[in-house]
Amino acid sequence: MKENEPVHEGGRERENRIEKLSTLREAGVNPYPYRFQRTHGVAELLSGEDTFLESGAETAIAGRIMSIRGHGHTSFGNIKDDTGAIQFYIKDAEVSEEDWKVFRLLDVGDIAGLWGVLFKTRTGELTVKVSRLELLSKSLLPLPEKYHGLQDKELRYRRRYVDLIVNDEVMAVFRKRSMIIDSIRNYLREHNFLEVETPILQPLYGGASARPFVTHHNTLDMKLYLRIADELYLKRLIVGGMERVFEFSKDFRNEGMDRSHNPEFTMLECYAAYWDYNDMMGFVEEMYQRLCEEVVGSTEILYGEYEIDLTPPWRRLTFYGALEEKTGVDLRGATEKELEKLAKDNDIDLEGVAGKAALLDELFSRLVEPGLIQPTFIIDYPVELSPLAKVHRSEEGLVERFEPYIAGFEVANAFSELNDPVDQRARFEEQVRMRTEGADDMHPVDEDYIRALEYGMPPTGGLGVGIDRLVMLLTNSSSIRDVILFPQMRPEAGRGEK
RNA sequence: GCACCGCUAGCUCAAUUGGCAGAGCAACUGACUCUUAAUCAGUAGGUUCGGGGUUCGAUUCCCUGGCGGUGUACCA
Repeated sequence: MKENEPVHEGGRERENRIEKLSTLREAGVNPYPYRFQRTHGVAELLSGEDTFLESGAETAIAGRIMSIRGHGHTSFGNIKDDTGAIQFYIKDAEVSEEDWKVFRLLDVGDIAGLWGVLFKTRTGELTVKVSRLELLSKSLLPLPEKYHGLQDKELRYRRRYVDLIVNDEVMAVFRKRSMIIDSIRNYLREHNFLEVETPILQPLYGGASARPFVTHHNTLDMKLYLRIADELYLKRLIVGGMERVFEFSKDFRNEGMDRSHNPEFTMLECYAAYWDYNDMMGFVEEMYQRLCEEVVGSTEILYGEYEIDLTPPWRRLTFYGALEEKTGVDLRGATEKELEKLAKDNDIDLEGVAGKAALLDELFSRLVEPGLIQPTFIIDYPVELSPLAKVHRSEEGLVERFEPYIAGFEVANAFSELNDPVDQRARFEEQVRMRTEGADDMHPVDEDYIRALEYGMPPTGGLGVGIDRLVMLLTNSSSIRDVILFPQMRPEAGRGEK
């Protein structure tokens, strides 16, 4: 295919419809008019059935024609809007000659406006008896088959617009996604959190351990990174005196893609001055409880084969405690050698895993994570794994950090934020040292962030929640692509550049 | 990145051992005044993902490339 050649598909059917366009235009009908005055949404008609039947009032609805069943002088069909679908009935003798002509040129997939009164058919179905109609937008490409719909996953992701038209459950997932974000936003606002926006294009990336996307600013002639997290900016705001802040942040990580990773994804981060991680744990439990009640209607949810009960309080287990539960060994004093042996005994492949911290992390994700089905807070992580968390107030070598796990995956990450600028510098430098030893995704030192800390940051509790995974959990979706409207795809053949 | 599976009409899917590429829906023509996966009669629709090979003959077997799915690796 040549570049910039328009994509023509739909074959004969598309040509038929283009033919209909000119027939309509010749008859003085604009197939793409400018507006339509609706009186009701379909859902209003369905729920107000009795009133409409009694009053005989005329209504005007608009939407997409989903089916047409012709019977010579009459026709039945279905029309669907944002709120629902309803049957319509049209009879040649009851509309103008012009309208009947337009109707005969109507195809499934067209957008139309209908005027009419409601009645019930012999089989008891609420139906709009059309008195007038207007074509509002002619569609040229045919919709997928009415019974099986659109099944092909590739087409569903690439043409999400078609997926949304024909697969109602997809629409439902994304409505729920919106409700989830609303619910969280309301919860945070009620607790006096301020919603802010921080840079997506950053001269220095940080706040997480991941490889960034790199871009270039022409005028400034400098490298910029797409953010991998907004953490360091939000904490600068805490320094500035905004005591409670949050941001729904689109983050970007230049790494592999799979069922739970998309290169761009949504993370909620929030920070509260004068809180520690214990305060944040209670806050998270309450947030999830409320979210479930508002969105699912219950704190008991179904995810795949699991029945999950999110009623607080959730189980709390320390990082080392959880490992000890699985291995029978307290690993706090374990040497690298002992950890390696333990991994080998459990058939864990250690390729690419170097250092004590990485070993512990590997053991944890192999042995413990898969078993964390019911909501569980894992708390008190080794300091090496957490360069932005504050050291534990009583336990040597640990930080005050927690991660809630549900259905075997991590759904959030939180800590008592490190606000000691000297310690923070040391941790950054340690990360840089580890980077030179081979880990290529550790933090560069952010001097300005340390400077901010030197002005003084109050004790602060911070939280990050992966919104996409949360939506997966609450919509029982097995792939992140099913909760992102336009998931990342390779370009179709002949499009895009290398 | 690696492994396995898939790609056939607009959509959903068939095609026996390698032997004329098919069905349903959608479309088109006609019939039909309460149907609803409407029905009935007829018509048309194909680069079998691309390229190469084996063969008298390839949707089918082999090689290669593309895209997707699943798993795995990477990803606090």
